[in-house]
Amino acid sequence: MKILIVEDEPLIAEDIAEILQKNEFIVTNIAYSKEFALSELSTNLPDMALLDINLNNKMDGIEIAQIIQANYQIPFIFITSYSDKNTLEKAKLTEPSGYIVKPFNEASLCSSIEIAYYNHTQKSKRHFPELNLVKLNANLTDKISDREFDLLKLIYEGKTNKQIAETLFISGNTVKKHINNIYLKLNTISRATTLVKLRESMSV
Amino acid sequence: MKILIVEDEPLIAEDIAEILQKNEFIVTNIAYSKEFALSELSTNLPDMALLDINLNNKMDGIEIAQIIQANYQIPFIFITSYSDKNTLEKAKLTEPSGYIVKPFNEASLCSSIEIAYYNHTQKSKRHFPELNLVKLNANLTDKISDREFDLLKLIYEGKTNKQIAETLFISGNTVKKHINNIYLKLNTISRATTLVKLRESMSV
DNA sequence: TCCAAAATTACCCAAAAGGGTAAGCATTTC
DNA sequence: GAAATGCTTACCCTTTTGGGTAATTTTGGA
Repeated sequence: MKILIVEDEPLIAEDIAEILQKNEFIVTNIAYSKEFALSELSTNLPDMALLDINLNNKMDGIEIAQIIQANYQIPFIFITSYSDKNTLEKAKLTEPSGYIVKPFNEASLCSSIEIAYYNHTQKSKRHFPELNLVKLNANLTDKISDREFDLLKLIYEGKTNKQIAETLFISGNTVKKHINNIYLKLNTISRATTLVKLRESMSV
Repeated sequence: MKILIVEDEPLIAEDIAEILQKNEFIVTNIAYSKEFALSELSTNLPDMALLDINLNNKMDGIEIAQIIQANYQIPFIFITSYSDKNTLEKAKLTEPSGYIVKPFNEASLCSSIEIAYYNHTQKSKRHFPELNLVKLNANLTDKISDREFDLLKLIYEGKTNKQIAETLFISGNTVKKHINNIYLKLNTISRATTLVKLRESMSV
């Protein structure tokens, strides 16, 4: 796993790098500033980033986190001591994959990285707009026939009636009929309310 | 915050309890066995549980985690040393709110608990159909104005144009205009595709 | 104060979605 | 074999939604 370290204190950075390399992680680079971190991200994207929250006494780490969150799909961990509440609050909002609290030891560092990476891959799985029967409430799926579920999956992906008809090789009228039945069974009145219901059923 | 400690080594348990009490946490009890932990959970539910993965050389901690996950809505943290991969793998499956890696210090223990508790409350919020700006990709929200976001939230809840108009005290024409602009900015073509995009943006 | 952006409204038109009824087949079940 | 269920299609009509243009008002800064 390729890791980028963003840390302004050379001693700590070197320390982390050494530990990581000993444990079969690859350290792509050590960035001592926000600017260098960003250029490194854009030219040589790692699998994960370790970010010191307080870079050169500014909250640059959080800014980097926001940029990663918006533009790259890699997990990041904050390196932090027991910071003040405000900073911690802002850090939390970036939804980091984990935290490493200073002082840390070899075991906790490696564990944290592995766990964070695992969590991130789990989260990424949610990306795919694949409706999973298992995830739905039983009383929702019980009512719905197999065919209707085919339709429901396509609705879930945002398809129009026309697209659904083409996908399933059935007439537009049939699509409408099925969708009508789905609404009756789920007690919804539209695609939108159906999508809301699915979202809620799945996030239990 | 009321915390239950499940740890079979009295020294460690006492150590943790002491630290917690010094930091304004309330330790409801210390459970040295699975059985006692379960009875404590059912009679005196805490706000959070700290679970040693290896209880009396068995993986009882994981079992407790599974039971908490299935029956109680409280967050739990694993207390662990660098365990073997199999155990760690199983522990991850219970989706704990965090890990505390031994040896830990006061700061890391308290940080971990606070962060884990925060994460858990965030997760719970996903139940409710509330759209959170912070959770959206920056490049999505940057484009959207405050007012448009008001509309987006209502779309997110499955409201019709009419309902939105009544909620925001604006004309149906205005609603349509705003929604049109939202589609342009998000590069979507309908409520359904917008809901899909929101879903995907939020699960990053 | 003045400009620019955002918010509001209206209007027109077209496409999409939704509700209800009816009916022909294929299957499974009793 | 009859009944029930599910899948398919068609047709009707209504409502909702979406796209585009234009114009006015509000609002927030510069």
